[in-house]
Amino acid sequence: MPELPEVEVYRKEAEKCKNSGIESIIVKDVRFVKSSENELNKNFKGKHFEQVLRRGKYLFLSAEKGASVVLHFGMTGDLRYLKENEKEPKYTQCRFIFKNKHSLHVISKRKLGYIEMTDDVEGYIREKDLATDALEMNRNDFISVLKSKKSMIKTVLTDQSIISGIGNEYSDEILYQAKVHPRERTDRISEKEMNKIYDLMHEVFKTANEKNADVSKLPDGYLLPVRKKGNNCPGCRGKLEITKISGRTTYYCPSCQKTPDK
DNA sequence: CATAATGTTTAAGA
DNA sequence: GTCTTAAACATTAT
Repeated sequence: MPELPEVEVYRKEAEKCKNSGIESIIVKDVRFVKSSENELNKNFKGKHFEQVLRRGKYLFLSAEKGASVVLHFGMTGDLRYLKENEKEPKYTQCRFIFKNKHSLHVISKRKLGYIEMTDDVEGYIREKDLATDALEMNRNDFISVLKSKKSMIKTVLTDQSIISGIGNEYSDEILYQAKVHPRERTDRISEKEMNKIYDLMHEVFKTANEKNADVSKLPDGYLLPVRKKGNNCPGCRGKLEITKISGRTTYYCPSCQKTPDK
């Protein structure tokens, strides 16, 4: 699930543990947690997280003057701040226990994400080549970066080194709303359409954030609530098409989203 | 049982 | 250097 709106929900969850003393850290699966349990305890025990930052699909929890925890969620991830009496979720991979006996559970079913540490969040972001967050990017930068590319629009939107936060599902939604075919090459998209995509990127994420990333609560006319095999376009009621773009399953409406001619 | 699934990285070829 | 495709990672759900 984790794309920008889901990670934004995790950010809010992490905010709850801010300023509470860290008592200990338990690593459940060393393949998911790249830093050792010892190392984590050495760096964070006795401290507290004073800043939580989301950048695209990444989350950074920073302790007072020192190290930060990096959370990346992969395809299946979750973050929950639970009370002492609440039972541990099934796929908790790492657990931060606080003085108030609450725990922050980093959950991952498929373990495609990871937890690690960094002393320098800005440097980490540079190393990972993480672009500006989709909600932070200004219009001019967006337009000029699209103009500098020639690949399919969906591929560009989901490239985290170009814009960060957009994943497979939300790129489908943004392009569906903008009525642009996901396979359209960026060098064939007019500036007017680029502006429309920019506006919808904000609109869609703003709406999804208001609904706390609950896809079923998105307004009528959205693609994501019906993004399933055999369903129809909420607009024209025609059948949705499914295809693969950069190896990712893509849903679109062949009649509402203009087909690029080959 | 085979297949696909929200993400990223890496390799290889055009 | 740019772009595309495929495969790999680990595990669950259908």
